[in-house]
Amino acid sequence: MAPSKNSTPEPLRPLLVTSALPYANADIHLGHLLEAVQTDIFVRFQKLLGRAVTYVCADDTHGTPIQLAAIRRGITPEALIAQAYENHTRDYAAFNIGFDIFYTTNSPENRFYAETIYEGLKRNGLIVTREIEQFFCETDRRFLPDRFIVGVCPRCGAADQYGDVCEVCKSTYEPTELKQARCITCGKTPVTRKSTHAFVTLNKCEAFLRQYLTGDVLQEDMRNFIDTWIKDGLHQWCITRDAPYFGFAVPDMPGKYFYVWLDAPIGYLSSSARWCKDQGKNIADYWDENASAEIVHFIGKDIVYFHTLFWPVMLHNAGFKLPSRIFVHGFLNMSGEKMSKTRGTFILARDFAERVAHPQAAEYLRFFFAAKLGATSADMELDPHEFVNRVNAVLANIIGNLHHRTAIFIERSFNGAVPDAAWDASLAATAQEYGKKIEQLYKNVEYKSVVELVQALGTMGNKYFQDKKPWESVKTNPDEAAAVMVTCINIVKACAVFLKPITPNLAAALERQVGFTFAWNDFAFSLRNCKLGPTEKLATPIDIAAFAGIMGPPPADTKALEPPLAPEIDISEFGKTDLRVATIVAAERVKKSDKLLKLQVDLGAEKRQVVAGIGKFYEPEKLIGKQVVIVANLKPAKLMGETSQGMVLAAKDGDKLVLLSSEVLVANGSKIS
RNA sequence: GGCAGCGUAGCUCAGUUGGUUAGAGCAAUGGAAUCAUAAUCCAUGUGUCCGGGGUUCAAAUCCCUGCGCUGCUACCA
Repeated sequence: MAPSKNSTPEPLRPLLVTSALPYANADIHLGHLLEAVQTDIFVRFQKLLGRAVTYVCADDTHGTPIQLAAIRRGITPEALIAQAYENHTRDYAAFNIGFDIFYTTNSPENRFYAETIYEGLKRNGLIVTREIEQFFCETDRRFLPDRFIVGVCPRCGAADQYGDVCEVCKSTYEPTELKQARCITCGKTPVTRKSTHAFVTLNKCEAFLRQYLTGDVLQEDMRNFIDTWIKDGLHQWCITRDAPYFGFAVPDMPGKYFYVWLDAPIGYLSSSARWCKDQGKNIADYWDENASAEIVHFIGKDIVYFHTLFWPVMLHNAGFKLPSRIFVHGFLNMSGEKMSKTRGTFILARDFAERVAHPQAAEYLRFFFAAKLGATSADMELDPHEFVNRVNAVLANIIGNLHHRTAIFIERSFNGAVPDAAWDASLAATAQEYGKKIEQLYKNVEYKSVVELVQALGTMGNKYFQDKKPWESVKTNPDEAAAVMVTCINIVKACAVFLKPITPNLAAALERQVGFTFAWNDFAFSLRNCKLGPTEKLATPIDIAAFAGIMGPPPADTKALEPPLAPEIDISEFGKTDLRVATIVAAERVKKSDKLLKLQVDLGAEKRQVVAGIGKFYEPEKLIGKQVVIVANLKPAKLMGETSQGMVLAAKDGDKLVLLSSEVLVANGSKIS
C-alpha cells in the first residue's frame, strides 16, 4: 500500500509545481512571464528550504490555430512548434525561470497519457458520442470552429460577429445560427455537415467536483466563482475534432482527433514522466493517486474552468493524483491599458529583456512582479514610473546602498574582514522573527508582503548605521564601530537570503563576496570573522529613460525596418506620384478571384474603376461610402480581365491589408502632398 | 443579457468577525547627516473610503439602489 498523504512528513513529500503551458503559436509576453515568475519564486523558495521540488512546464503545441499558422507560413506544424520551443526556452531563460523540465505536448509520453486518460473516462462510462451539425468549408476542406466563422448576429443584426457570441449585443448563440456565415480564412460561405463527436459527461461528475473543490485547493474568491458554474449545471464537453487536425488521433474513432484542451493539461503529467525517466525516478511516486507527492498548479484566471472542472475529472477517472493546490493569478495591464494582442499593446518578454536599457532589467522585473503579487486573482498594473521608483527605492537605495556603505567601510577600516564582534541582539531577533514570517508568506504566495518586510528590515539597517555613526566611533571607539559593521552586514545578508527566490542574481553577488552559497536558514547566523571578497554593487539604479525602447515605437536603430527601406529619393521624385482622395461608390468581387475587388471610385471631377487586391480582408458591401487614397496617375492596367485606372493605398500589417483614409471626410479629388 | 468581482491619499495598494483621531510604500515639501550607489535618516496627509438610501449606539466594513471598470459566459489557446 502506498503511503497516504498524511503519513509522510511534509519536507520529505516530493513537490511538483507547474506553470500553464504557453501556446506554441506566439512568443512569450509579459503576461506569461508574470505567471512564470510567480511560479519560479515559489519553486526557488521551496528548493532553498531543501525540499525536493520539480518545476514542470512544456509548450502546448496542438490545435487549429497552430495548424493554420503553419499553413500560412508554408511550413509544417512540427517546424512551427520547433521554432516556438526555441523562442520560448530562450525567453524564459532570460528571466531566470528555472524549469526542471520544459517539454512539449507533441511527445510520445503525451500521446500515451492522453490515450490512458481517454480509456479511463470511457471505462467509467463518462464518454458518449453524438452527431452534431457544424459548418464546413468546402474550399479549405475543414470543419469550422466558432471562431473561424464570421457573419451577422442572429439577434441584433450586427455584422462581422464570431460564431459564438455577439460583441455588440453580447448574446450567445450556436455557430449554425449565424446569418450570412463565411469562412474566416477564405471568405466563402460554408455548408453545414454532420459529424460524430465524443463528449465527456461532466454533468455526472458534479458530486465528485463539489467534494474536491470544497477543500483548500483554491483561493476563496475562486471557489465562489466555480460554485456558480456548478450550480448552473455542468454541460457535456466535446473532446474530439475532425481531421485535418494537428494533434493525437482518437484510437477508436477514425478521422477524429483529441481536442487540444484535452491533451494540453496532460502535458503536466507527460512532462513529469519524461523528467522521471531522465532522472531515474518513478513517475508513480508523483502522479499515482496514492503517491505522497503534492502537485501545485499556477494558472491565470482565464483558464480556471479547464483546470478546476475538466482536469480533475480526467485525472480522477484514470487513477491519477489530484492537484492539492491551484494558485490563480490575474492579468497584467500596461500603464492603465489592457495588454492585448489585438490592440498591440502587449510587450514581449524578449523585447523587455533586450530593449530595457539596464543590465539587471530582467531581475528587476522579477522583483517588481513580486512586490505586487499576492495570492489573489486581482489584475496587476505595470507602469514604468512605478517600476523605476520601487526598484530604485528598495533594491538600489535601501539594500544596495546599505550593502555598499557597509562593505566599503569594512574594506577600509577592517581590512576587508568582518570584525570579530557580536551583532546587535535586538536586530538579530528582528531578523529571526522576520525570517519566520517570510517563510510563511512565501508558502502562501504573498510575495508583496515578503518585499514589505525586507524593505522594513533594510530600513532598520540604514537607520542603525545612521544612528550609530560608525564613521565617528571608528576613531574613538573601534569596538563599537566593529559591532555596527557586523550587524549591518548580517542584515544585508538576511535581506539577500530573503530575496534570493525573487532576485537570485542579486543574492549571488553577495554569495560571491562572502564565499559560500546561501540556504534558507543562513539568514540567521553571523558573518563575524568572514573574509570578504571584492565588493560588487548589488543593484544599480534604473532610469525611466531605460524604458524608451519599449514604451513608444521601437527606436530606429535597434531594429531594421521590415521590409528594408527603399533607396532614398528626392522630393521631385515623390512629386511624380499623384495621390488623391476618393470615395468608393460601388464595389464587387472580380469573378474567379478571391483577392481582387472591382471598385468604382468618385474622384470629384471624374469617376473611375480601380481593381484592388483586398478581397481577403474586406467585404465589398462594407466598402461603399468609404473614403480612400488612390494613386491617380498610375498607368492603367488589366487585372483578371478588368481595367484598373489607379491603385488603392493600403498598409501591410503582417499578412493583413488595411485601407488608408483621411482623418475626417475631405472633398473627393483632394491632392495629397 | 446572465453571473462574479472591483471602485480607499497624486500613484500602487493594506484595511481581519462593523468599534476609538482610516493605514503603508512611492511621489511631494521641510530638516539632519556626510561612511555610502546625489544613496541614508527624521518630520509633514483638510482622503465626500464612487454617488444615493437604509440597518445600527456605531458602517470603508452589512442590506438596497444608481454609476463606472474588469472577468467569465464552456465544441475560442
